[in-house]
Amino acid sequence: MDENQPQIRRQSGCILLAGPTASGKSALAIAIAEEFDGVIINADSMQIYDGLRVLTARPSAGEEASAPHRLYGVLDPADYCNAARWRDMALVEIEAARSAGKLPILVGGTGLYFDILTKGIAEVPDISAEVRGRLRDLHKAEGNAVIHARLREKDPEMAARLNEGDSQRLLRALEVVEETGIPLGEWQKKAPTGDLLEGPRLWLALTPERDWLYARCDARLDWMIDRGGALAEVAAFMARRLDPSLPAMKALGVPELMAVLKGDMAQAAARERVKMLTRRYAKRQLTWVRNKMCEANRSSAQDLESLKGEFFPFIRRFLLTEAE
RNA sequence: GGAGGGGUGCCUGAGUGGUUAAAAGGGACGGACUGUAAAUCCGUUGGCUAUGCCUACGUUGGUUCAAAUCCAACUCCCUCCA
Repeated sequence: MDENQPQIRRQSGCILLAGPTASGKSALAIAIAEEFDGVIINADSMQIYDGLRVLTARPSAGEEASAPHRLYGVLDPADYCNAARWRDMALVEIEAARSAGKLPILVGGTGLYFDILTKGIAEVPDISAEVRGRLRDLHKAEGNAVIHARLREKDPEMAARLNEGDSQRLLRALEVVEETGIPLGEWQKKAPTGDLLEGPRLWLALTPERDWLYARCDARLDWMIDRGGALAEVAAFMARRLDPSLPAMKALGVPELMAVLKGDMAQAAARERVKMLTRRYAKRQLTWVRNKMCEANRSSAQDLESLKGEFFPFIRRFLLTEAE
């Protein structure tokens, strides 16, 4: 709308758009990209994988074509992403957008990814397959208590910090000490990367009203199954016989729809279960936004026009300030 | 019509006289979150003028110092036989 936008913008700023699933992030991101000459960069841990466009509610091919989209479906589901890997890819894309004179718009629902980009993460060396495999096997065979006990021996500080039921973090902490000989807590203190974004950023967060969001999640899931082709998508996905422990295999709805296809679960039951799981997920995202993104401009608007009306002025002001 | 089983907190469901506001699970809600994060966990869950009180286990009445637990009637549900 304002033809002067590209000229008045220095090329260091960036927009961070967060919010729960089904809150309308993707559509808003496209609107922002169109209005302010931006590049949309995915900050969602699942939409980064190829093969589950419908179930992960990734923007449609048409939507992705309507504005530059990066890091959507770029990884094979047999591969696995993690926060640091995403960060590396995201930084490349941000840099590329900036040097092209475009506004990077980070969009996604993965709170950890935003955190790592803006607050950093400890630079811990990669864990060897040997150590990782060994500890996973141990965990599988012996359970959390043994892992926790072992961690208490090698890294009492982390062991005290972590809950005994928290298998994922327990395993991570243990593999770090076993691999490097240095406790994870030490790494966190000694090797923080700090803010990686380097530049002004504008936080935008969608915090829709709960009932509305839940109803939208429910309707979307029904749409995915009835009209979106989610079952066919999962059938194709299932044919690859991927390791169930891969992240992509844990996308909401994948285990349940696979069970339906195998005849192990009634479709109606799967539908209800995935809806419930999705609502919980949305709740966790809302918690993250509420409590960790204090600096964000928030909106509970329910439609694109209202969101634009609320956020566009912020963005304009942000870009103008930045130009000074 | 006959025989039997059963009605417990948002739901499922344990509990057969006292330490039961009532096990357990589910759901819901709240929270955490530094390399699988759509993951992985943690907490709360009858009400209050709160170290105590009130209300609660289908309804009403009874037995008892004391009942979700025993008795009676009523009511509703389920199974089987007609």
